[in-house]
This record gives sequence, structure tokens and C-alpha cells, in this order.
Amino acid sequence: MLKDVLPITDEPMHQRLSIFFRERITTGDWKEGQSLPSEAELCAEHGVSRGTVRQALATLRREGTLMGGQGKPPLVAHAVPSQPFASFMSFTEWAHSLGKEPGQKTLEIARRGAEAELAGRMGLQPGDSVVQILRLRSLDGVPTMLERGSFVPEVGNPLFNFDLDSGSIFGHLTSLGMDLARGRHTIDAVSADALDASALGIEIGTALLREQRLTYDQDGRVLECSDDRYLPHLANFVIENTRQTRAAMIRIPLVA
Amino acid sequence: MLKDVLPITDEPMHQRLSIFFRERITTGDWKEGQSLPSEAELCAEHGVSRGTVRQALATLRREGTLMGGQGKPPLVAHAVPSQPFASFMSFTEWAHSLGKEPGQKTLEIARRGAEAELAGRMGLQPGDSVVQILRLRSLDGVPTMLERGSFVPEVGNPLFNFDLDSGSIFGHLTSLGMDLARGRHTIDAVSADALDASALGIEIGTALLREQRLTYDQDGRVLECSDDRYLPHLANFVIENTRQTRAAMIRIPLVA
DNA sequence: AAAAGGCGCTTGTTCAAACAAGTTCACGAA
DNA sequence: TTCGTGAACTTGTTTGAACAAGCGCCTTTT
Repeated sequence: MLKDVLPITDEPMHQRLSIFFRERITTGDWKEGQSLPSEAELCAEHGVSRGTVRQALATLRREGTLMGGQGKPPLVAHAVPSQPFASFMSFTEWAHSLGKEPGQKTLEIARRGAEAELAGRMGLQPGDSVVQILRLRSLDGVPTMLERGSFVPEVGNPLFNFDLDSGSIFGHLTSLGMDLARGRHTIDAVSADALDASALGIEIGTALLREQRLTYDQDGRVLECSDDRYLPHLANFVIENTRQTRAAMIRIPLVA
Repeated sequence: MLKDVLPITDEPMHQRLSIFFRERITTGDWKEGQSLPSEAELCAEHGVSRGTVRQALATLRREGTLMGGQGKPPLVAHAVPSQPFASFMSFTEWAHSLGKEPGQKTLEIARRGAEAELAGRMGLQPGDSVVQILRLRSLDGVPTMLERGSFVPEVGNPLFNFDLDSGSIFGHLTSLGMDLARGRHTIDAVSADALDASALGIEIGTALLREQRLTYDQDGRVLECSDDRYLPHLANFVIENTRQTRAAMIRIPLVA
């Protein structure tokens, strides 16, 4: 059998291995429920030490791709693919990762003073200037989500010189060297207001799935705050947890 | 300063360390935004090698509790506590972990044949017998969630001999030795139907946050399937991701 | 035939060492 | 004063080794 070749990059070995292993699973080379080669075999196959192989396997394990315990080789778990950072942060990236065509129609872009609630969420003073964008997003032409984005001026100002209907804000910002490092996503449900209803073509009061996102840079400053409302029959969120692994997600009560 | 003492158990060292570090953070000994002691100091403090300390830190890192990169000690992240398995799987455990009093009123328990859709989700044949439970859950007396649980007979039958209003089904089942090993949670939004409305005391059509859960045992068999509907102003879900760490959660499109 | 034991396999845990790569800070040159 | 250089320190990567602990299977014993 011809051995697939690891891509030659300058990334660390354990990272290349985890990517390679993940590919073997998505391509069906290692099938769901099947058991992996032993660590010793993987070491020999790639000429690395056991620690490195274990580091790569640990990555897949915490993504939920691998499971199983001591004494026998790990099993390929129920294949709930995990989501890389970019594809969780960017609608455009997400669509592309699904092989679908993202669409966007910008309904508004404005600079205005932040309202009290928004300012509080973003850690600004009420009235501080923010750039706000309202966009309707679609998948393969089907309207799917209404996005209300608020950006701090440093990040938002360059957007006035960007064709918002042409693609990804996330992509544009990263290409400008902005370091979007961390996202915090809060998920709940809301009833469609008049704006949601007219944009998404539904009735007022329809239940929508809402994802509120705060995007931070490396130093913990808020760069962006968004309120994305999905048609719940077109998209939802899935998470897996096991007895061994704490879920990185929590359920939060909102009682005063 | 008196050094806190690690609990003496038979758990592996890296696990004891990660628990100990997590405590230091929740007690405020290590504050949010603050920087940890260097790995070398932690090694010396606990008399272990660097690999072991790094393993403990990696645990907190993947939970999102720690962040920060090469060259400087890790920072205590925005303290979004991660959620252990039990507290994500069980409403009762969750309430207790918040210092709140869980309440439950059982509206129905029945054994009946599974409908086609439910059977499909659980991997059963339509008409296969399942035990179904309908319970209203509350936090500190405030109705918060309506739970529709369906159990395979092996798991559901013991529930007929259990006082469902007295506490946790999850706790009862684990005490019976059932191995609930893995959960898969799907989150979306629904409009309240007549049953939701009357139980939760809201109007029909109100937007509810829905968590559908499939619980598996070690061998991948479905043990339970539930449909929990939260009042969205009382509870929601939060997840964090960073450029380094893939989120264990994914956003899924539902287009045919 | 069934239970018990042991052997070889696997993964889990821990240590020690070395080098690579990024950060911080003080010192010296322009 | 400012800028850059470099030393000291930090975390990241990788190796090699050893032992503990769990699993499967075969053999032996009851």
C-alpha cells in the first residue's frame, strides 16, 4: 500500500499528524467504530516518538473524534466533526466548509453612538462610537440568518472601504492583520421582531435561534459584538460530551 | 504562606493538579486576567516533572479556563467555567452546582410505542416500546424548563419504581450502575405548543430554547432521548473558542 | 465445562533532558 | 533620548525510557 505523505510544512509534527489522522477519518480510510492502529505502529509509520503521536491523538480525542480507553486502541467515535475557529467565527468560511455558496445583502452600515446595553456588553461607555452593520445572509440563495454586527471604530472603519456584499468581513479583517483571537458565543431563542420578519420573510413572533458573539483580540479587548438570528429549521448547534471530557460549553441561568 | 495540600487520592497526579489549579481559580486565589506562576515554579511547588504540570495545564486550557501563548506564562481567561459531564447531563446536578434548588413536577409517565420520528432518532423500530416522562423543572421554585424524556425499556422500567418528584433521574440511573457515557446535544429554537404553554404558563407561540439530547452508553447504544424546552430569558448556552482550539461544538445546516 | 491464572499486548502516567521559539527587560550605542 | 541588541526567562516541541494498569486470549486447574 502506498503510504500517504504528510504535507511538508513548518508546522509542528504533532499538528501535522493530527490533521493527517483527521483526514484519514473524514475520507473513510479509518471508519467509524473501527479501531486505530496501535500507538507503536503509528510511531513506526511516521518515524516519530510515542509522545508526539499521543499529542496528536489527544487533539482528536478532545474534539470528540476519538474515544475509548486504556488497554485497547482508540475507536473512531460517532463522527461529529468539530469546527475550526474560522468556520465557527465566519458565516462565509462556514458555508465554504460545507460546500455551499454563501450570500449576503447589506441592508445598512452606519456609525453611531452605542446604546447602553450594547456598550455594557462591549465594555464601552454609552455613546461611544461604533460601526454597525445589518446583513442578510443566505446559503445557496436561501435566506438563513440576519446578522447585526457592531464593531469598535478601529475594526469597523476599514469596513467603509470594503464591498460588504462581496464576501467575508472576518476574512477581510484578518487579511488586514487584525488579530481576532477568541470568540464567546451565547445561544438562546428570541421571537422575530418586525425587522427580522421582513428581512427573513417570516411572520412577527416566529421563534428564531439567536447566537450573540463577542470577539476578542489577544489582549482581551472586545473588537466586535454581533447578534445573529437563524431560522431554526435551517441551522442549529450540536455539542457532544463524555464522562471523561468536560464540555467547553455551559448552560447558564439568567435569574437575577 | 501555608501551601494548600493536594488531596491524597489514587487519582493520577496530573488530574489532581488540574483540580487543584481549577480550585485556585474559582476561589479567586488566581484571579481573572492574572498570570500564573511559571511551569518551573509549579514543578518545584508540587515536586513533579514539567510534563505532568503541562498535562494539568492542558486540561484547563482545553476547557477555556487558561489562555495565552508561548513566551509568557498562561493567563486566567475570562472565567467561563466549563461544565463537568454530570452537570451538563442532569438538571438536578446543574442546579446544585449553581447553589439553587431544583424542583420537578411529573406530569406523566407512560410506556408506549415509539413514533416514527422518535424511533429514527433513537435507532429503534417504529412501535418499539419506550418509557416516556413529561416533567416540569424549576429553579428555586421558578418554572424554567419542560422536559420530555424517552427511555429504552432497560433504562426506563426501573423508573416506575422511583419517586420521580424526589430528584434526579440521572442520579438514580447512575446509582443503579447504568453507564451513561456520552451525550449529544442539539440546540435550536421552537415555538411553544399548547402543552409547553400551559405547563410553563406562557402564551402559545412564544420562542423557546430547545435542547434535544441523545444519551449513549459505552458501546454507542442510545439509552435516552430528551427534548428540553427552556424559557430563553431564564437560561441559555455559552461556548468559547480560540484560534488555537477547535470548538467541540458545530453549527449544522438542515437543508435537504 | 467452567473458573482461575498468567502472558503478551495495549494505553496511561511520569520522569529527565535537550533544543526551538517567543517575551521581557536592561544595557549600551547612535 | 531613542533605538536596537542581546541575555535571561518563558513556553512549545520532541525524544527516550520506565513502570502501572487495563484488555484479550490461551492455558491450566478445578
